[in-house]
Amino acid sequence: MNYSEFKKLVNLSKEEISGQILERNRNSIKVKKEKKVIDNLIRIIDATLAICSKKSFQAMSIRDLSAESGLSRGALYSYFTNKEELLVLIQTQGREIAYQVLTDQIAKGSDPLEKLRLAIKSHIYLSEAMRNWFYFTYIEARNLPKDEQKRAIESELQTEKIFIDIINEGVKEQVFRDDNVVLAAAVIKAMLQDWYLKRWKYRSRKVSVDEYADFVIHVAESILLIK
Amino acid sequence: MNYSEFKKLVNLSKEEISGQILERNRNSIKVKKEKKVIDNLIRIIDATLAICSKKSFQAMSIRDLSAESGLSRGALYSYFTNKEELLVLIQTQGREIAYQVLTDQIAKGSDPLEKLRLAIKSHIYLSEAMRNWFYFTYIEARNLPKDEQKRAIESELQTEKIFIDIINEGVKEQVFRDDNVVLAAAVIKAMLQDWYLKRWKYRSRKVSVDEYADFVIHVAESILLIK
DNA sequence: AAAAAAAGGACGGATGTCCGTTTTTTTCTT
DNA sequence: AAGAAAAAAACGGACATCCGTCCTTTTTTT
Repeated sequence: MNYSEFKKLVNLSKEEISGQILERNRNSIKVKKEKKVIDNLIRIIDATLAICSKKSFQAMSIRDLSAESGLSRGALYSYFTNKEELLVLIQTQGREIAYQVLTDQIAKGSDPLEKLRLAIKSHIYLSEAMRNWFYFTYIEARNLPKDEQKRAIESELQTEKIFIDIINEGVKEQVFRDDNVVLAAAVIKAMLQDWYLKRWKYRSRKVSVDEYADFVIHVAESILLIK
Repeated sequence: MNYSEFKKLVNLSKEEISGQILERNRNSIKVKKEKKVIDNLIRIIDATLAICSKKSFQAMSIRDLSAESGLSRGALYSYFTNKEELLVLIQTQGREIAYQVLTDQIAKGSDPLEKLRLAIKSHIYLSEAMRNWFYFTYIEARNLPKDEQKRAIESELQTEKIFIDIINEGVKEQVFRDDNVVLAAAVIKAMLQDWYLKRWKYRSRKVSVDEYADFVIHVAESILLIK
């Protein structure tokens, strides 16, 4: 699997994503017609991610968002009850998508090594396809309210657990070394994150997403595979 | 070298750091007595980093800073001309310290492998000793004014270049593999950053700084060393 | 007593949010 | 099918609050 195959494989329509958001937030969304809600959620989220790729969520005013999305301030407040809720809404959905896609893809692997490769590739490819979303989810997590911060942390650990489980499975089957599994998973995760946190760097160096994914797999195998 | 040896070796007194800041910002600091300036700069920076480990710099008001530092709002403005300058001041100094310590330590190594180990250890140990500072420098870089953002990017590339140079030296001496040097340096850097970006994770798992540094060295050697 | 430093009131501007009004869409009636 | 009535959605002015910064006054130090 390479990136262009991944994109065809994983169908991430904006309508579908906003549909999920609507389901999760029916009670705080005051507009009734589904089509209208989904259209406007797409505009709102696109606008938020666009603005927040340049400045922080806190620095983005509702007036900024109104200008970028083309909805009035009053209209915006029909889709969330306050600014913080908008942050929570996008973050929650971002984590959900990442988890869904990751577990879906891994399920296709039949042995630990294949699963590991799938996990690495699909995480990097997904963060490439949704770079603004991933960046936002990472960088704005600290501005979440306390209880939502806890959820973000749990999600991070959950993702890491996916890698830990794959590695442990490989240890049991004697394809991977039984050597600091938890740290191995942690540094793999760190490498995955670097792709969307430092995209400017890789882009300016003309490192393609496929090249990066292959390299991370190479590193992971160097640590894990029994010689 | 382990962490406690590093701390004795590298003498990072707050007075010294604030002294350097004073030198760099003599024209914008209105207070004349050096001792007073240094004392208060320490209080201001300590307070800023403490507050910003909990919320963003933008979310920190001058009133917050006043309360935490014990200086009045008016007094604060004797040490910087505006809030943004305070951000720039801390960031600049943070990058400076990191670069100084890193190059100082590396110079002690006599061969590429030793230099690589020294570079990894000193970066991780330094980020451990100054975790709030490193976290702040990383996370608030995006809120810098445009030209200072450029400086931050240059600094990041410069640090990475240190690793690239070490690896290239090793390639020439045929101790390291000649295989994607730039990406190797990039992922090493990503692992270094994870230590201060995700300290809560490593702490809760009781991973010590020495253990983490050794593991990163182990990974780096797995990628680089000729078998 | 003079100089230096700190204090904190005041001000203009920006922000999140509310809510009465206007516009658009849908439904109903003829 | 057309137009009126009702419902839904969007609008944007207004308000209270908070913030950065300035500047005069007070306190501390020399």
